[in-house]
Amino acid sequence: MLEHRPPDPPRTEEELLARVRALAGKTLGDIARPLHLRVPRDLRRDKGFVGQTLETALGARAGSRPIPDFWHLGVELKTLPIGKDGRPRESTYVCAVPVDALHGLVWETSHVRRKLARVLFVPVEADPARPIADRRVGRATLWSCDDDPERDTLRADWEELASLIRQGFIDRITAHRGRVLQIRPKGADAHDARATVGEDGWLLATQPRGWYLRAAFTNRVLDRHYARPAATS
DNA sequence: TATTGATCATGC
DNA sequence: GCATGATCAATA
Repeated sequence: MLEHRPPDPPRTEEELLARVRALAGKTLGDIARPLHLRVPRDLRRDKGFVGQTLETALGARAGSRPIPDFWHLGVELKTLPIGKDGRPRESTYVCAVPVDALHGLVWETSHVRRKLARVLFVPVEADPARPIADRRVGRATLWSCDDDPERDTLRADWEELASLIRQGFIDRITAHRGRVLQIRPKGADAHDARATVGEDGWLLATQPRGWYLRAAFTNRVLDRHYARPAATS
């Protein structure tokens, strides 16, 4: 291959899908090498390595900006770490919970629904026993939350959690709530703090939180995809 | 052992 | 400081 620099962003959805199909079966080492990306020994200090490598390989340019990875296509890229059992090992971060700016939001206009409008899920082997460079990329699926059979559950979870936050109960929310969508801490550490409005209406400090899709849910997304006839080849 | 809560690196 | 990319590691 003469590819020694990151590709330009894909111009069309078809181009993006063709690129991601071409990655299926390759290892992270195969993908990182021509991009001159060093593969870390473990992910403890490089937790974003897999996602960032796939972004680069596919031509995403969003970086850490709050826009979709493929802005012009309206597509968000998410890698799914797949265990030996073939199921996602981890939940999937969606976006930050606007702990102090949820007023006036409904599901239709929520950040969660917008972020999940079109997601390209790319499964990647994540057996801890396998060296990172040897982990293979699987077949991707382009998914839309509005088309998912569990979309009503997604909405119901969002509405329940958003309602609790509006009522000032954010500090009473744990990751146990929500059947498919949950809220968990998402910050530098447990001492990270942001302002919010408490039960009594006063400002108080709380941990920053994020919306996450449960691993059991993304597992069902993959199941449904692979149960279908193969996409046009 | 599945899940929750904590944590890490980087860019702007 | 906040958003991006997530996985780690203690706990239930």
